[in-house]
Amino acid sequence: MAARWTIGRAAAAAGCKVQTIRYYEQIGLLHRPARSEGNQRLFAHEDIRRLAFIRQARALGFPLPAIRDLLSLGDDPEQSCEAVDAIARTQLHDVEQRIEDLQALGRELRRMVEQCRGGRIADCRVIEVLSDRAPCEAFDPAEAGAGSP
Amino acid sequence: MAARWTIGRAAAAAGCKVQTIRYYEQIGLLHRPARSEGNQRLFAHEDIRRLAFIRQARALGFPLPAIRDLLSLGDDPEQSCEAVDAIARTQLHDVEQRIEDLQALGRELRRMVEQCRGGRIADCRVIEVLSDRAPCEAFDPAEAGAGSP
DNA sequence: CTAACACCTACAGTAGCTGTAGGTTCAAGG
DNA sequence: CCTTGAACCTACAGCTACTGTAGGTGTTAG
Repeated sequence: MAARWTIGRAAAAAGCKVQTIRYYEQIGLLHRPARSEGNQRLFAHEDIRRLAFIRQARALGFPLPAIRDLLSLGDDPEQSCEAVDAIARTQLHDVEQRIEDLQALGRELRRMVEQCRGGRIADCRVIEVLSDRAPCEAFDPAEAGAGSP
Repeated sequence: MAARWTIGRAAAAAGCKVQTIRYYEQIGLLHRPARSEGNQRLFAHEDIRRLAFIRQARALGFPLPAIRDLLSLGDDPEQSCEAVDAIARTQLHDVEQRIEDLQALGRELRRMVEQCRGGRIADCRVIEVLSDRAPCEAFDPAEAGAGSP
């Protein structure tokens, strides 16, 4: 007996919204499932597995185009997994880059809030830091953007 | 003599696109600047300072609503900077949280790619990890989502 | 049989820009 | 003075990955 899932149960199992599933179908990540007589979607195990794969990959931050690639690679189990590996490494690299960027940001922010001594806004280090390097002092409007290439 | 900046020079000085400036004006972050006879925007120093403030804050990851608050607080230099401090601390907290999330992600991804030995896709750890925990095995569609609250 | 709920389509909105189309203004060179 | 090309103008569509809403239909428990 081939069990069939309604979209609501599929969403509950996958931990996402009903609309998200319809969206995945719309953009072609999920195949169009069977329909009931009353036109409601009926998902098979295979659809649910595919959905779970997508959600796992999303939870690891993979963008949808990468997931699309992973899915089509997964359909070809005898191929080399080099391409799969490359996608995963790209994702890892992206994540590491974003961590570095955020850490630099965090350092700046921490410096800012640590220097705040809670006085008037006129003396606030936070506002001061953000106001720093206003380009009015650095550029003359008459020549800005006309520098040597 | 009050120097006036065209939008292109303002964008070059602030390190953003011309459209971004128009967008900030449209959503009310920047005041509507003066116009030339030919209807082109002419920015004063004050506008440029405000734009630079916004860009600095954006570079530190502050969301636009927070920047809006910072700007209106900055207009009132005698007030306590408590509110400013709170916004900055919230932003710092957000950044730290995102770093933690990404680090957890990064650990998972690293485990995944390190286990890949470059064979066939059928044996690929990456695909395997992503395929894990398909809810078909955990749930029966007849009762999924009908668990106790 | 009916009430409540799940489902359907279609579309608008989120954040923060960015790109495009189709037209006007400006500054410099001839 | 005239032309050329860059820079400007408005208005709107598009990006990611969903999420929410309106207005209607299907399903199921009591």
